[in-house]
Amino acid sequence: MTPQYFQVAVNAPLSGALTYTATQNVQSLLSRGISVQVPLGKRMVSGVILDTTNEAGAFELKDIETINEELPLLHEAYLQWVEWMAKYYMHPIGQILASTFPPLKKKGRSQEPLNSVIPEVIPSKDLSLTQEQDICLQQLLHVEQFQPFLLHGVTGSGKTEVYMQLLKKTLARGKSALILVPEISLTPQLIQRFASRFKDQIAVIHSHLTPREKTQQWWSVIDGEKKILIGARSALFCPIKNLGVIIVDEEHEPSFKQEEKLKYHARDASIVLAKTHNCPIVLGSATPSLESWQNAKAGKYQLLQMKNRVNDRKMPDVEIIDLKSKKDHDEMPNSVDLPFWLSKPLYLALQSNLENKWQSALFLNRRGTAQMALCTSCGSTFECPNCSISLTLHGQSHLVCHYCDYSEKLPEKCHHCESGDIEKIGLGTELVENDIFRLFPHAKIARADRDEIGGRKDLEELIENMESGNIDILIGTQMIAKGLDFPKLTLVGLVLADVGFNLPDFRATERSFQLLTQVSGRAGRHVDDGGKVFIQTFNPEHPSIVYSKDLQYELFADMELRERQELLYPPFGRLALFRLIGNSNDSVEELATKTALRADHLKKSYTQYEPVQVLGPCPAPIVKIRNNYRHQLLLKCPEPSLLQSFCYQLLGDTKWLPAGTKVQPDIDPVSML
DNA sequence: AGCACGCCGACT
DNA sequence: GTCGGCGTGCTC
Repeated sequence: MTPQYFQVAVNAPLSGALTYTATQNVQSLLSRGISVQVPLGKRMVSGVILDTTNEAGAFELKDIETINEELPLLHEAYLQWVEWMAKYYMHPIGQILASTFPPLKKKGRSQEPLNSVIPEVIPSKDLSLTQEQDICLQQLLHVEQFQPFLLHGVTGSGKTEVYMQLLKKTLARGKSALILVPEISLTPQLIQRFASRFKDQIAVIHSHLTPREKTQQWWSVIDGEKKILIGARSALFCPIKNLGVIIVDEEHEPSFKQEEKLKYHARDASIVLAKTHNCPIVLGSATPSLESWQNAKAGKYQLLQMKNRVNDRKMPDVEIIDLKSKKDHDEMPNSVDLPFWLSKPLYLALQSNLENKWQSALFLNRRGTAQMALCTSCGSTFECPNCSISLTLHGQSHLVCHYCDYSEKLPEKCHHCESGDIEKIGLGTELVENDIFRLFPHAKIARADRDEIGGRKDLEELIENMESGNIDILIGTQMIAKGLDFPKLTLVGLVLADVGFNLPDFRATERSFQLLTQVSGRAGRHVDDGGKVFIQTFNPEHPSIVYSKDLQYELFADMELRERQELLYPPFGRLALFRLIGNSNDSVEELATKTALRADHLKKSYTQYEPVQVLGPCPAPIVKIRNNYRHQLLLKCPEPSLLQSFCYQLLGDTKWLPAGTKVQPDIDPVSML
């Protein structure tokens, strides 16, 4: 007997699927994975059939209207992944499925090549591998089933070449491949590199494509015309068939976490996609996330390491400059007046690099414009007594914890040394540029930050100017700290490493270490001596500085892991953040009270929830955004499945929500703001 | 998300 | 008296 009822995931914010019937003539054509149009209320919406059953609900059922003939049948591995995504991230499944399809109708015959997406290139051949590269590649080549690998390779160790030779083998096996990179590194440089090896086999998907381009690229993958898809995190939603390998480059990048709507982590989602496709997955980084490092240590991921740069090039020489003692020995000749942020050694290095016609770059963390407070004589910053994370300066003198709502007044004198003056530091790239212009009036200077680089075009122009030697000194934010590779860049200065230290985030130290390492990695990639890096700081003893000097990732990671374990932060504890949103201060406070009560009730009623820690609720760091009032509740628990069931019970059927409020779950939050 | 229903202010 | 503001609630 043919099934009579169909579970359809419709494009609406509904947690589950809805039941529909179908007329006799279409019934036989329907199965799991088919796209359909169905009536919902007074309109037609698209949906995907998830299941066929013989059981009717208590509803008066409607007929499925039509089959979306144009759209492909979604395959089982992809559907299982979408089902996991919806459940794990607590997001309506119909909306996830709706986002997999391209924005426009498929074009007919006239498929003129889109030069803007895939550039014209000169073909290139495999490079010969170093022994380290070859060992890693061989390990990767003999696995065809699901197996995560963590490829830990220092900057300049040639991870991309390993990826490319792995891809070649994957294509030879008749399989497809997915490569995810952070949006920021998806430059024409990178696409060219892959395209020169695999020319017409590459498709690219990222959020800056036009609807027309995205539709064209999507279909080129679905039709099997292209076997390699390179993209930002959104490329995961292209239901690519026959996956033979997934590569996630720069896996530690926080930008893999989507912060709106479906709040997924592309790296974690990729692992599950590899699992449903039963294929290997490679996570690559010079500074792996502690989550991945711990998984490798625990044997869940296989660890592959490359500790040397290619062509016997040295790692850069890193020099730490203590800005606290800078005044003591900075006697400058010729009445050169150095700005407060520039030390003598860095100034002299910039000068000589300029004379020798090499390029230099100065980095400043974007958040450098934000105010921070530190003691100028001992360098200490301010920590929350409850949470062991830094306090944030609000206004002129109010120190606040973004996790537990603890607050204190900014003291006049430093607690530690009782002598130092507390200084509030605000420093931006613009100020740096002005000072450099004054000190080196004949140098060609360029600035790269959010104000100067608006889109893809600006970045491409900047890259060209660096490559052609039109820039002597580049001043920028993290924007240029990642992935870029300039042959003549031999000197890198990190103006103020401290900026990242006191962010209100348990990952602040990890982020700083990663930034320092990535920034250092820009220097001297094409010269034998490895180039020179200066890190200026008020905290030369800070672990992220100490370990980054000798690029000792493992020592840093193990030290930081011990800290995390003590406080049960990830990867040892899992986090879930509930954002509580209301249209007035009263309504959100009522919501916060009710949520707290429900959490309390759950813990009291079910003893198995004893390991779930409930932190807050408290007002969010930014209490009001676009007239929405925000509070938040943080849950912490060592056992992921326990945390998940707690989350579902806490949210319940949402009928308990006060008028004008809503709750947005953020599983494995990366930013608490 | 849409789309309707519903209950209060300024208009022909 | 109604036109329409958008707050609230439901969609198989």
